[in-house]
Amino acid sequence: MHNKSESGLQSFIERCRRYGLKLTPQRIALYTILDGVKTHPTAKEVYDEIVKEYPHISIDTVNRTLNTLAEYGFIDVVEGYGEPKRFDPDRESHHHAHCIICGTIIDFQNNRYDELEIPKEITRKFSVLHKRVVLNGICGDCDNPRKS
Amino acid sequence: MHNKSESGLQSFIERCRRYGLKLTPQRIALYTILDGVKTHPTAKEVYDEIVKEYPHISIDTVNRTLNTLAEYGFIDVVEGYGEPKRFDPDRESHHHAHCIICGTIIDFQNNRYDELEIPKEITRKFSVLHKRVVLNGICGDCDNPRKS
DNA sequence: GTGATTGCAAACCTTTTGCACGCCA
DNA sequence: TGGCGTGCAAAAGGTTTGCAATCAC
Repeated sequence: MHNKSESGLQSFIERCRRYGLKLTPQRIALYTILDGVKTHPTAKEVYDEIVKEYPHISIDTVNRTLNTLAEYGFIDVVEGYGEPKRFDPDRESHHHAHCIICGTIIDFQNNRYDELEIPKEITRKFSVLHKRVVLNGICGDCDNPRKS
Repeated sequence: MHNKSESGLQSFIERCRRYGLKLTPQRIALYTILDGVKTHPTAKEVYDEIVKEYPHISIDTVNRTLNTLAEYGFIDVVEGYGEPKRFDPDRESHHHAHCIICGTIIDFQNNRYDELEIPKEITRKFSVLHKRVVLNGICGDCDNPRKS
């Protein structure tokens, strides 16, 4: 599908130009880290990755940039249950299964879910921008009695 | 459906006994406030309500009790996007529409959503306890240009 | 009686904000 | 050059934790 390549970076650069966002090294670095990521990292996790290559960056910039990227639709903020905010660089339609024990989020695709109709009672009073099925339960690892 | 009555309180008391949870006045007060609530209050909002009738209670107790009630399945923690934790006393199956501007959550019922099948690829590695369709978009109030 | 629960205070953690400097366009 | 973006520090906000006193069972 999407490969971690210049094509991605190119379109990122173009979109930044279009939106009037300046192309700072920090933003490029952040984009590079996030491109292709299929997990749902917190700001801290992104920061820990990015300092390896860019030791001067601050956690504040990571926070601010993640918020900016989310605001402009480059990434999503994922639904959570009180733990630190998680971001999702994968903007293709997918659904989530949350483990209530360890907090892991499993992504999955499902055409039937994608095609769900929105009830008229909702469309009458609400403009839907995004739709997702969210499952909660216990993942294989946590279900396994071997692992405490 | 459910009415704010002794029957609710009775079953609350019975369940507490069954679980070995002590019936403190704070817990009763919290239960009474939450019974029948159809919104998704934060701990602070619950606290603000409860101090009116129970001026001595502390926000810590409200937080702890809400967590306990959630842990034992009396209430749910609802999905959010970084703002303070929200609780949902309504445990009947329903779905959520989140306004990305004001944060309001609109509840709605939908049989088709309730009956969604879980893909086998998920059930193989994940025990589903709860299922919800989450919509994100803009609510009527925020869509209205009159209101800023 | 005794163990769970409460209230208070402090700690903790994450996220936001103010501000001066520096860099991109 | 002008203004946005960054880094630092501080503030803010929410939630958790430790502990002694209290209360439910």
